[in-house]
Amino acid sequence: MPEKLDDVARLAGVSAATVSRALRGVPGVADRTRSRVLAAAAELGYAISPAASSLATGRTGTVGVIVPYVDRWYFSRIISGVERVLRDAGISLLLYNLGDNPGRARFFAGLPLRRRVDAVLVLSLPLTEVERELLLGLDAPLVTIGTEELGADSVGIDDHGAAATAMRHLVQLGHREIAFIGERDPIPLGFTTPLRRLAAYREVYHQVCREDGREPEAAFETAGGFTVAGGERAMSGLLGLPRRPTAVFAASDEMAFGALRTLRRAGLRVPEDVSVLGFDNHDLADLLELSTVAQPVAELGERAGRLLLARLSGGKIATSPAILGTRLVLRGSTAPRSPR
Amino acid sequence: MPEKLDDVARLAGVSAATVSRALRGVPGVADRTRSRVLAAAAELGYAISPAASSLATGRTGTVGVIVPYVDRWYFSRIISGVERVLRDAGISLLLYNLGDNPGRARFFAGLPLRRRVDAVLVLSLPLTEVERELLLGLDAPLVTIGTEELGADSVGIDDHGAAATAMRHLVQLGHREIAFIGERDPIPLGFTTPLRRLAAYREVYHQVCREDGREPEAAFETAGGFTVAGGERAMSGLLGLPRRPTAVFAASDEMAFGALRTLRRAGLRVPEDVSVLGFDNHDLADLLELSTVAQPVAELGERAGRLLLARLSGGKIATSPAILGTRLVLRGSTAPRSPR
DNA sequence: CTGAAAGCGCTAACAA
DNA sequence: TTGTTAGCGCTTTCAG
Repeated sequence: MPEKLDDVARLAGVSAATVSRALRGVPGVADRTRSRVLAAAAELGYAISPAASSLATGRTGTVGVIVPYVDRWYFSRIISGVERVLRDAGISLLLYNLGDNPGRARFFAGLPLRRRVDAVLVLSLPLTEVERELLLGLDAPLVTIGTEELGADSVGIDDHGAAATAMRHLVQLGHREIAFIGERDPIPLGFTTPLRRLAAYREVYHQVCREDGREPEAAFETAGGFTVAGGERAMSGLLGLPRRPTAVFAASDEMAFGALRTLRRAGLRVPEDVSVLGFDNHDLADLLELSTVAQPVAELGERAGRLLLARLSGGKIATSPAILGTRLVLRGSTAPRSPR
Repeated sequence: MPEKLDDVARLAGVSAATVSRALRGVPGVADRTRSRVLAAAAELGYAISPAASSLATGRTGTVGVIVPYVDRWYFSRIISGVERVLRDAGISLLLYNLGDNPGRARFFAGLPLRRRVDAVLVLSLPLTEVERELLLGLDAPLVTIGTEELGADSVGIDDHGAAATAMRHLVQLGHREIAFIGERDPIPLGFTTPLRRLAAYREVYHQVCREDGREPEAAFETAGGFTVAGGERAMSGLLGLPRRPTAVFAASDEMAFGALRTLRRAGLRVPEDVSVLGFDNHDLADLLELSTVAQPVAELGERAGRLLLARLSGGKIATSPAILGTRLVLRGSTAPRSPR
């Protein structure tokens, strides 16, 4: 394993420089020489030292991926997607999980990926101005998923539009009292996705209220922390309200799952008593008969991966955000509002 | 950003060697000197070049994690666990997803982590002898989760014991016709975990059959591919059998979820008509009222992470596998066998 | 098309 | 305690 370039050079009867050129496939090496070198390298089981190469070239063959969570469905799917395309291109993936706010602060203070990566991908994490500058200061291409940042390519979905479509579906079913389970300020890691979905909820719900000539119920906007447990709690709160919603729109399937559970425990039927609509099309949404907004999660990752590769090879690419499509998936958890 | 050690040295009025020592916190630097260096480094926003450092020391500050999947609950949880402890120790995590068998072959052929990592963690992936030698040839400490390999530290659970306990629970409930949903040869990526659970199933089930003086039903051993869809299919097959099981033990919760779904669609009640028992204690098992065997997934990852750190700092540690505890979690999907 | 030589930025002896 | 001097293994001019 401690083979070096010179060993290969000696065996092939050429200079180290030629071996380097041959191994990297750069033009300007005679075919015969190249194959001789390749044979020698294979014979020795030679593999290049990334550190030395990186020191000499400044490139690392590695991309840094910054995530707020790795063990949530949405994030693990995306990571899987980018990993696949990077791997196919021979790029390694360095994973950085922020963890929590102190962890995030530590990350940006230490910036452990500095000089370790050729490009950076940030998942669903709106950056502060300082953070963005720090990342751009790495002078490596920056790509984001789910957010848009100055100086970065981005891929995402139309959160607002998708959420509005979902809400309109509920309205068409006759629902007027619609609650929202999502997230409000202060937002854990600064996510804006929930806010965009909340905004769409509000627009549609408030419009309905205007039509009905009544005040929107502020307590219908609840926080579920994007977890099953949070969704459960939020739904419990809603059930305690004097005026109960007949439909609930959750900003993630996990929270919708929690809502389903609370409803079942409370002896309420879905969708007869309450309609529930989620967001994501989680693997288990189908199993739980949850109507939801499907977003192409793995594809977001792949798309971002390809963007990274394009930037790495210096490709001049469209800088406008790539917006992937979503679609409403109707299952058994939504139905026309039943007369009270 | 293009600061180098010498810049710091100049500013602090010392030599590069001293800066190097001070920055790494090695002993043998006067306190005053050290703080002067630190101040200079901070002023310049200096950060070490990992490539250069790595070239000089042979260490990379990075651990490679090899996984068969990243977007499955079990794996993403484990990754999250190791990542947390490595991060706290300032170690970066290079993620390698094998993908499929060709991907696996490519990985071991190219061995992209060669010279990129100081240690390697392998998740639930029994290695061929060749693969093991390749990995050990990296001469970096090797740790595995869920398998045991010569020359590697390992952490895992007692699959066989846990599965046997689960099976005995079903027997105690009066079940005699118990089916298994898991995996049989040929195994996708060579997993042995399913086999250990299968073996436990067989022991208990065959014992029951002996007691009853009848032949075990071979068709009760089904393959579910560790996915929800696979579990659904397996359960469908079981329902088509002339002699139907009254209880089903699935080697993973995901497969159990699929089984639940098939049963519900077939109009059968759980647990009245069929008991279902899973394995993992997936986040959603609670929601679906699934009885299951809980294993400390995140802790497996953390434990492995700590093992890696210990090996990296040259600690001589117990080489025997660390076995973490499991426990049966009884929910609503298992009940005494009802008279037919 | 190929080789020689000079780094890339840091660390590790060895001296002082 | 600090500085000097060689590398670590590869890439990249620049000659040839």
